[in-house]
Amino acid sequence: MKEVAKVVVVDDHPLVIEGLKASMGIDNTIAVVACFENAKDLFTFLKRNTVHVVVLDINLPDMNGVDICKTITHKYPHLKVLGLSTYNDPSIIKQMVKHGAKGYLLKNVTSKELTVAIHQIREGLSYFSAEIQKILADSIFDDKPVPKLTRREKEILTLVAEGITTPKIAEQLTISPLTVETHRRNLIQKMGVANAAQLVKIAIEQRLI
Amino acid sequence: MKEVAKVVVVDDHPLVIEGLKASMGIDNTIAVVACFENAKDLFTFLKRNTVHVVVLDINLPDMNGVDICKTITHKYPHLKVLGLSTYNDPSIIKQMVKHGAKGYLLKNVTSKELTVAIHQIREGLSYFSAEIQKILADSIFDDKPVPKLTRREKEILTLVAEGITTPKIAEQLTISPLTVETHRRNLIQKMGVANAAQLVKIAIEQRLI
DNA sequence: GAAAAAATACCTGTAAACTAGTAGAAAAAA
DNA sequence: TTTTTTCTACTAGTTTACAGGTATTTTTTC
Repeated sequence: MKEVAKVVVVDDHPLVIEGLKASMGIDNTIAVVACFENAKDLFTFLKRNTVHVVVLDINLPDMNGVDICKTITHKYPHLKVLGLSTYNDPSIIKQMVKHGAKGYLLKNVTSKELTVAIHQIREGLSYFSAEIQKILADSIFDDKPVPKLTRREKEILTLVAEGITTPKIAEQLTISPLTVETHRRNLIQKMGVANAAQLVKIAIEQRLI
Repeated sequence: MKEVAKVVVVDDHPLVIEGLKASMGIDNTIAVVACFENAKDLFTFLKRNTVHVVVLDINLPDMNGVDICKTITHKYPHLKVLGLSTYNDPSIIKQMVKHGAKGYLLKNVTSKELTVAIHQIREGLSYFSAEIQKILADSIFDDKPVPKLTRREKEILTLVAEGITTPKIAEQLTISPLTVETHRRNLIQKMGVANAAQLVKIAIEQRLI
């Protein structure tokens, strides 16, 4: 008989929380001890309570999943993180794994697979669904490290995505158009893309804007 | 005592289906009679069964929510559609309403609001959450009709979003670069944007690519 | 306080994008 | 079958983007 796995769920959709509770409820070796809709409440809870697994959504109102994952791994090394999201973008998944996530599932997961994943992770193994494994395998070849954008670069990127031209961005930020051009060029280079159109697409995919 | 509302749920995430069943299960005047993960199965079911409300996700593998809504309203005028999605883009919501949806909720809805919405819709009223009402109200002013893109235009749009330049798109489709330029121009005009970068952003927002 | 990173600005040149028209042929809809 | 839409292609001119440099100043970080 396995020891009961204590699980906390973090997701900003009450419906998904209900779904997770219902899915894991059928397995009496998993106990959902708490659910949170934001990162702040999770960390408050973790200060006073001990659990085995955190089921973590990527898209939360107050903090992004990758940063939460990083913080958890740093503060609570024994706590296992299971990423759960609709995002199937390789860069997001890779970042999660890099920052200590022990598993990742898409939200089209079945109850059965979910419970298997929880147990496997709780026992110190890792778990990635077949779909995720394929995505990761396919992305081995085009392995660009995830670029870090500066504050100013993100600002420029947002404006570029809104269709504002270089001279007008310069005007808006009261800097030289030449500076805007430089930032723009650096963005394109950092993200490894060909032009602004693709830049916007990749930026949206990687949740940068 | 109210009559029991027969509900079918269409969502490609088993977790959300579980969540919906759990949320509606607490109200004994709502009966979830069937759940589907795609449009095809839904329509097969509707041919032989009668229900009151369809809870419909926008993002399904085989068909988009707007088209499903249009088909349901056309074939089964008495059937009420309640849109349920994470998409808070005004154009998507407007299209759903235009094609007969009686209500729309975001997936961050609570169980309570969900049951209220179901009953209200079942009784012939409409229901939009406060958040959705605000989104719709804010979008009254910038009221551009949703542009219809042709097949060729969508093709060009996809390639533009991938960062492919006009001459190379022309080469790929074996048409004149001048033709590609024309399509590109029409796209920018139809979508009411300033340039390719913004075009890509809007196109992604409106789920065109 | 020194070193590193980021933000600023400039130059030169080429390629592509955008503006604004027109217009015929093919395909789809009425 | 006529009408409308879509796809195609053209001319000509302006603006912006992109490539590949260099370099100073300001801000963080160590």
